[in-house]
Amino acid sequence: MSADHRSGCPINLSLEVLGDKWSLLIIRDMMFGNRRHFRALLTDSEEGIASNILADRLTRLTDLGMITSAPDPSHKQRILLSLTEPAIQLVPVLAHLGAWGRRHLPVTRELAIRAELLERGGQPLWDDFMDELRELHLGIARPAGTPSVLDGLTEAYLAELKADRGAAGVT
Amino acid sequence: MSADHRSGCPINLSLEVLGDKWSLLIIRDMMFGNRRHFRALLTDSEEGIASNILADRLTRLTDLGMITSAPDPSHKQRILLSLTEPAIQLVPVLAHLGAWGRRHLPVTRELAIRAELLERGGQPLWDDFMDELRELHLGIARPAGTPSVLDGLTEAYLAELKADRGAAGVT
DNA sequence: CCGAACCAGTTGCAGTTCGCAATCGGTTCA
DNA sequence: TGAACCGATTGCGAACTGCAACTGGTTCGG
Repeated sequence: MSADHRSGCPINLSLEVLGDKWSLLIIRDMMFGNRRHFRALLTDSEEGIASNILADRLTRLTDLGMITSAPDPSHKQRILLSLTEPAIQLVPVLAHLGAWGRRHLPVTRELAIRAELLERGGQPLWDDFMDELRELHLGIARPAGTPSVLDGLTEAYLAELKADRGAAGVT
Repeated sequence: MSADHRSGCPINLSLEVLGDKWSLLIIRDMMFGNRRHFRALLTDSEEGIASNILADRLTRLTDLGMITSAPDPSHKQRILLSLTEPAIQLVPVLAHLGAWGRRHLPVTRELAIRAELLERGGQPLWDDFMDELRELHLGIARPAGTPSVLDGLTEAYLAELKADRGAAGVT
């Protein structure tokens, strides 16, 4: 045993870990944006997280066992962040949450395409994606021949971005 | 258009609605505990929400279109709270979130049984449950003959409670 | 018909967290 | 060698949180 929880309800405990405005966004960016260190999360953040809050959440998520950090061999001062297995298993939660938001909230088209593909792919796609994340973050090789889900999502996003800029007229 | 959002990402927008420690717990209690007015949510809350925070979240969730309130015909001063269709469609999200918490966090056995049943039942059970919620909260009759998912979950919870007390010895 | 319990909140207050901007000391790159 | 980059830290005002007491009205039991 460890901490003082408000209750032993699974949903409550999940919210104690993830129930704030930033933690899931950080995990989302590590998952779908493949951002693996502090600066990448800070400056490429769509929502503009502050550096102190990012630092706080990273240590918090590390303490909770959702991410791990290790020195990056290529850059001496860079720290490589990785998702742990529990965090990788959030893929279905994020997929459903994205699907729900896409259906009921004023999403931007180019930012919604990934949620749409993820919803359409369903559990089989999520499984492939989790295998890919295990390879990227845990070093566990995935079955040969499976195409990259991350590449597919990213390509669709970029295509949507281009189409959108084309339709609207670039500045 | 309406408000100033941090970004148009579906996950971000969902978190702007649900990304705090209490909103989803209130929806959970309305869904699975069938609590339909202020006092019920306040005093039967497993986690002990404060009255001012409950009041704040209820108006907030109402403004966001997640719940509606109406005078209760039986009790003149009582206000009946109902989930809206978007809130009802959170069932899969809550099911996955509960399943994840059950797998990775120190849940209590009697509070985990509902998450377990919900996970085992999968999408078909969630569909039945959403139909039942539409009947309870929106007044839309569900297909005849379908058994109550809510009753099933509640019975399993109570049975687990009893078994637990039996095993541990009642005080 | 009267008092107790119940109803949905509100108020005041202290402590914590949030978001922002500036900054830090060290590292890498040109 | 100097500029850019690295993961943070600090200071500050504003916003949010949690707690306890309280309000004005309603219902229920005897």
